[in-house]
Amino acid sequence: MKKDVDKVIIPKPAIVRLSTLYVLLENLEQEGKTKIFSAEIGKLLGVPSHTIRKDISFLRQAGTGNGYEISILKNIIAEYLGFNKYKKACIVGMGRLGNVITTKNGFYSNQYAVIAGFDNNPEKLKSTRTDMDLYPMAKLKEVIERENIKIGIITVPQDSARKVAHDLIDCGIKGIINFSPVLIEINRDDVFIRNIFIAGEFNILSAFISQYEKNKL
Amino acid sequence: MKKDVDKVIIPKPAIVRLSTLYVLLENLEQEGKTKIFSAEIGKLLGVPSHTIRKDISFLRQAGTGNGYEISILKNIIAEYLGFNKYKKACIVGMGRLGNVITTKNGFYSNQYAVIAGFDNNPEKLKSTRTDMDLYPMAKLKEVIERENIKIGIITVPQDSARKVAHDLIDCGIKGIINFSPVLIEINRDDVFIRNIFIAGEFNILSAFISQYEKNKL
DNA sequence: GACTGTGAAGTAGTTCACAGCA
DNA sequence: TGCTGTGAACTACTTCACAGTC
Repeated sequence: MKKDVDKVIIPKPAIVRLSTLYVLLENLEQEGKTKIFSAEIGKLLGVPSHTIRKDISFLRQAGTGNGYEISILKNIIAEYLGFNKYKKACIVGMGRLGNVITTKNGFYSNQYAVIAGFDNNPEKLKSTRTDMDLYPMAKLKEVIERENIKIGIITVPQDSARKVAHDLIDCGIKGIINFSPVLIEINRDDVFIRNIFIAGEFNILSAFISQYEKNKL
Repeated sequence: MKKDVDKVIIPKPAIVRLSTLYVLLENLEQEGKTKIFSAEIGKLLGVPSHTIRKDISFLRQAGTGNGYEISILKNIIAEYLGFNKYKKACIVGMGRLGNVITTKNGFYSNQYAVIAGFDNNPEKLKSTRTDMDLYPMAKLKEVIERENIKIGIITVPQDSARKVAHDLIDCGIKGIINFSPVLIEINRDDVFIRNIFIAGEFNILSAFISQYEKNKL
């Protein structure tokens, strides 16, 4: 039933939903659930069921016509979206936020591992209690290349964020999660960045609420 | 030059971009910059210049034909998107993440204030060092209504996140920033939620990288 | 009978291209 | 001349509706 799929381009929003769905399925599986319907997924993701079915249909090999087997669906998504290729990540900036992100249970799903932390401050390298290896910034290139790390997390202060991002890219990093309150400009299409821009979130909510009030009238 | 604008519906992605642009303009203004061009904004936001011009044109009152005066543009965006209406926020869950978010400088722009923190654990209410007022969960409704808070942040563990979200909505909260690794289902169109779903971000990057590699071939 | 899968239709968002303004 | 502003053209995404499957 597997069809020729390699030329199908999945819309970016669909990729985002499927990536999230994957984590959802992981959680449900851990709770002991084995089967799920598109309507149920839709409710959990806050999206209509036909959107879910369409998203899954881009993968061209999921269905049995009667709900989805969670473990199978999970594997299809992981395989198709390439979740098993880039498991290792590193983090730059071992301040309080860096600490929380790398230790707080459940923040990154169990298929990813943040295996290396970097900081300029030798004090922080000593005082941080963690399972991962800690290095000074000077080791960035060496470690990233040796471990073949493709994903980097930025938790440094505002003024150095841009430089760190470009350093990471120079070292071969292809995906960045940026927590610093700075927008990072990237001029190449082979590097992807996700800005977790908390100040902006307040504004976005404020705007949505306000638009809603306005259009209601 | 102000035109009738109240019926124009701004696309959601444009609202998101403009909200982010606002924070960017705040930063640039602090650095002493007073004027900017659409091409420059585009570079900083990672978006083509015509998208920026189009976004700004939805506001129907920005331009002089020769770049933008930062302070004026800022005010127009803030006024049009209603940034000055909902300044107060509260946070539920005073664990480590809650602490980092409410104290780390620069995380929320200076027009918003997280004025109240809630937690179930009386220990945490005592031990947390912060400027905001701390309360037990039982005070949720009282405080939110008294202070007329419309935005809530969720930093509680996974298992209580959904309940907290619905409690917040029952108390009149209209916008939620959810940091817990749980997707929250909301069945009403007057409440907006932004999920900061870190585990999902890894998958999203992984998928983008992998799609890129695949399509390159 | 109840669900999925998916082309086709419809809608939303983006890009173009050029008129208008400083 | 070099920028913005914006309808119009285009593209991407979502929704529909129903045939196919278990």
